[in-house]
Amino acid sequence: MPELPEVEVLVRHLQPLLRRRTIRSVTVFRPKMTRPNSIAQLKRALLGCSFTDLQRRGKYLVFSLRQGRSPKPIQLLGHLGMTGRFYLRKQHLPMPRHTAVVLGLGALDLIFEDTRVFGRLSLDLTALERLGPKPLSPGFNPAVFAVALHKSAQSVKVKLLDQTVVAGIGNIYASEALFLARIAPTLPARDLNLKQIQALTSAIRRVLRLAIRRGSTIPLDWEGTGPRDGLFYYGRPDQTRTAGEERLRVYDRAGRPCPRCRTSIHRITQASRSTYFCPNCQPQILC
DNA sequence: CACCATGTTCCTTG
DNA sequence: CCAAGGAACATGGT
Repeated sequence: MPELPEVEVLVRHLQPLLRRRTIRSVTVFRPKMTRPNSIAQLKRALLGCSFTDLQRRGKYLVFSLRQGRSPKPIQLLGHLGMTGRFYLRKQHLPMPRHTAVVLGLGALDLIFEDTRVFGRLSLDLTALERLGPKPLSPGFNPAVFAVALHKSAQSVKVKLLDQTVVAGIGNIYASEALFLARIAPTLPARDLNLKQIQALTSAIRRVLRLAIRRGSTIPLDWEGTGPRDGLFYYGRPDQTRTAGEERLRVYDRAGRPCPRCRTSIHRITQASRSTYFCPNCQPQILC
């Protein structure tokens, strides 16, 4: 689920469904995921509140609520970690195996499920302060990006995962953006020239926008009863597609042909995480 | 058993 | 103080 496009699609899906609904119960199965808040703190803050809005910031979900007619807003921060999912479901059904938190909304429950327990749902919003510019806003541009990249000896791929540089890119779309920009992932961030920074800026925007658009066209199965559980990295599960229609051009495609030149895609490890690239289209040495 | 997995934070080292 | 690297978190798939 959890890079910017997946969170964006989830937020667009949930926002109109949550609006004006009131929280009537709060049940926490994984107390670690509400840290630094206790279960009691969450209940005290949320019981009786109604949702007024849901927004995305980077990979975070920002739920806005209001207690009765009180103008004082309450905000709740969600993060999906690696395997988290939010979805609405009829109440009184048996809880799924990895249910972390359930907000009872009357006829429906908002279920927060997370197998690996890396996700978060709390009243602590401070994580948002550390986020860099929004990649799809004018605040993210080659000049701003260049400043962030300029002083770092770290590889450009690792820099793309740094949420203070730009907020929302994860391991999959980092490889995808570098492929589109034809930049080698191992290039030290400070060595990118202006042209490359411009190319990467637009590649990031293009990759994220495209993923949102494609994700929005897929009939999502947020309750997780289907074959893909509402994930959309790998295309529509039900429909056959040709190689040229693959959503991801390089990620998880080691040994398969580059969609541009047919060279075999390579996989390397950077900062303990996999990177995929085409050694021909993304050469280490400038020509 | 081994290794891998869409993420963030904390701790250590230099 | 900062940058960079690695472990930790917890579980499941191959």
